[in-house]
Amino acid sequence: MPEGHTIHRLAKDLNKTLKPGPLTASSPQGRFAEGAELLDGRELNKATAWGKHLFLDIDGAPPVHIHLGLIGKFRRKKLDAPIRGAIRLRLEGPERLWDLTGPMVCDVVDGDDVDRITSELGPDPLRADGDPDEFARRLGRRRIAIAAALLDQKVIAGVGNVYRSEFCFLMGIRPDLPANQVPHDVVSEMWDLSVAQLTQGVRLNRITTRDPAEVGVAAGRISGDDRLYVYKRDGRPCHRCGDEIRLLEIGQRKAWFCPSCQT
DNA sequence: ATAATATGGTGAT
DNA sequence: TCACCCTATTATC
Repeated sequence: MPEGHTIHRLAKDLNKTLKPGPLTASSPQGRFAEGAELLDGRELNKATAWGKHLFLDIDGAPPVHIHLGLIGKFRRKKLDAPIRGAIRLRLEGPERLWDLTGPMVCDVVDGDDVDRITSELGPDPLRADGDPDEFARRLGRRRIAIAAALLDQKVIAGVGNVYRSEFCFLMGIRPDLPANQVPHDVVSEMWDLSVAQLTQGVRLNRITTRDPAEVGVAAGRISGDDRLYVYKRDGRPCHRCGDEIRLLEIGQRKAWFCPSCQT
């Protein structure tokens, strides 16, 4: 489930449920045992998200860098939840605990590492310092397909495979259009779109790109196949025009689009 | 029981 | 371009 919205929502929820008070940290699976030991009994200062990266600032301990990758999950559970599955890190707070499974990265790092990792990222539409002009500059330099550029975390941090197809649909451009040929006004709108969409993603804790008014329901009440316009909908009719959604392979990942709505 | 898949990313070839 | 890493869930035999 992890695109940028997931990580920013996680940071918020961790800050809300793991403070105040000392944490109990453990690595039931064992692969983060040494790291967990450094965190155990200490207090969370702040969890922070940068794109798809999550950093834990824990008082008196080195920074923890977490990246969920494709399959990682950080699940909130009740305090009496049994140990099930390969739990890399369990953090127990005053009222809730969190179990981390399958992360691509879960490491103890240092401040320089944090700076290096974050400085290599493009602007993050969910951060106050996310700069639309920087996005336009980085996008305009690329000749690769726009859908490939949107996945590049140096171009824009936090966008993943669902958002990239949905953004191209919403902007009415084909995913294989070279990034440097995207008109300036579209680039500018695309940034605003990413801010609005990822912000909504954080609020709903899931990706819902469709306009509820178009579906005919109240905001946040969209369900099932109605949430997205094109993602994973190849062979099915476009929600807007009824034409058949198509599938392309762009940048070693699948990208979906409507041949009529995106020209 | 085994395979395929998943909203991600790296490093070798 | 490919192999690979991490894990859970669903699909197929």
